[in-house]
Amino acid sequence: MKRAHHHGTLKEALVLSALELLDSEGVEAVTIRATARGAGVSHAAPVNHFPDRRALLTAVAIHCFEELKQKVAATGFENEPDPRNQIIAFVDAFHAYGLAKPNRYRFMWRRDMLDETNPVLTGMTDSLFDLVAKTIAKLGEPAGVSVMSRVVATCSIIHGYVLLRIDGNFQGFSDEKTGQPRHKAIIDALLS
Amino acid sequence: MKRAHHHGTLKEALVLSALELLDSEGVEAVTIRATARGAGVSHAAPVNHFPDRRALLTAVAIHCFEELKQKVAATGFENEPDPRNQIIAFVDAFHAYGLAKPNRYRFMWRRDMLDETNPVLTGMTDSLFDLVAKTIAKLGEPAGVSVMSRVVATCSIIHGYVLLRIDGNFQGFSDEKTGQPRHKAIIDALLS
DNA sequence: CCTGTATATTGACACTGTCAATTTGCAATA
DNA sequence: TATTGCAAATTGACAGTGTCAATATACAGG
Repeated sequence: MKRAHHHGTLKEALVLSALELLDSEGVEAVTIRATARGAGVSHAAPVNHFPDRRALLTAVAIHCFEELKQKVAATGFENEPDPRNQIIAFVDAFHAYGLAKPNRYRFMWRRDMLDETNPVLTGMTDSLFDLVAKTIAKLGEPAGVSVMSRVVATCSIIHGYVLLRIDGNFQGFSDEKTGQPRHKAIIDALLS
Repeated sequence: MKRAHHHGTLKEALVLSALELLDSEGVEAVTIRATARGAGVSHAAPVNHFPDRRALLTAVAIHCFEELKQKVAATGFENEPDPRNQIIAFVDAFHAYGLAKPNRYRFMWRRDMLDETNPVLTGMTDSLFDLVAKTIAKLGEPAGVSVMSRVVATCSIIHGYVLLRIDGNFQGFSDEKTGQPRHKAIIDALLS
């Protein structure tokens, strides 16, 4: 049964088409027209589901955050009793996702490209942040450094490390060539 | 004396025009044609100085890195004897530059938009990295964490913190509202 | 069966990067 | 000085983009 109109699941098909473009050619290639071509519809069909390119990209980012959240859960984060190991598992998931899908990871934090007023999107980033905050809080307050500062430091170091590593900024380092990441070492350095 | 052709200093004029567009409307607005308009020349004039948009953006990024490097030097980084205070001064310069010129800071690390083979550009990022590495090395090697991992951790935390703060990801925090940054606290947390 | 509404199509507009062909100005050389 | 050559800037064109308006289609509810 072919249906010339009323695709039925065009919204999901557009997100999948956009993800293909994102993975293969980067976010610049995710244009409305190219996404529509990939889904086999006309160049103006997406407007019914996404009012503009930003809305399309926001839907793609939400998809990516769902993936990443699932990857964090898959590490057994919940069952790990030691907060330090929890954080390391958290970075592990981020790092693995970033290396496996670099274009997705790079893109999903590009707030300048996304609709920051979208409650689903902000809800996902907030919940990820809260996960870190609650874990760090379990460590208690060490001398001279507030818990909140430690949370900020942890979020900064995770995001900065993964981004810099994806972009190849650490390629000149000896043990980076082996592909062996050093996120355990930098978390040890921070949460000694 | 008006010169219809042979502008003379068009290359510099184009970079300045591009910086204006970057500051006011973001990197997306830095198009070849808009930059040419700002410099008062025809839309194809820039091709003689920059073969494509990437080359123009790379020249803009080099300008920004020179600014940032100068800001680091202006903190009295060289004369500070304590390595920890040197790092804090370093973050101070980054943070101040990032808040003063958010679009420039966000843009200058966007390697996907720049010509990574440009030796001037890579030279500037390398020298900034070396500055951190040499400072951290002066701290000696603490128990369980290699110097190199500490360098990676420091670069990650600096870049991640400034980026997350520029993008307003820490706005919900109590002492962030005051505008008082916490980079001293996070560096203390890392280099305790 | 008819009508309304959501969905998709076609067509158009202004904008972009980039290329080719052309014109202009300056400088060095005969 | 005159000419020749080169660098710089011009105009014009092309395909591709986001976005809007007008149109056609298909399905659901009365």
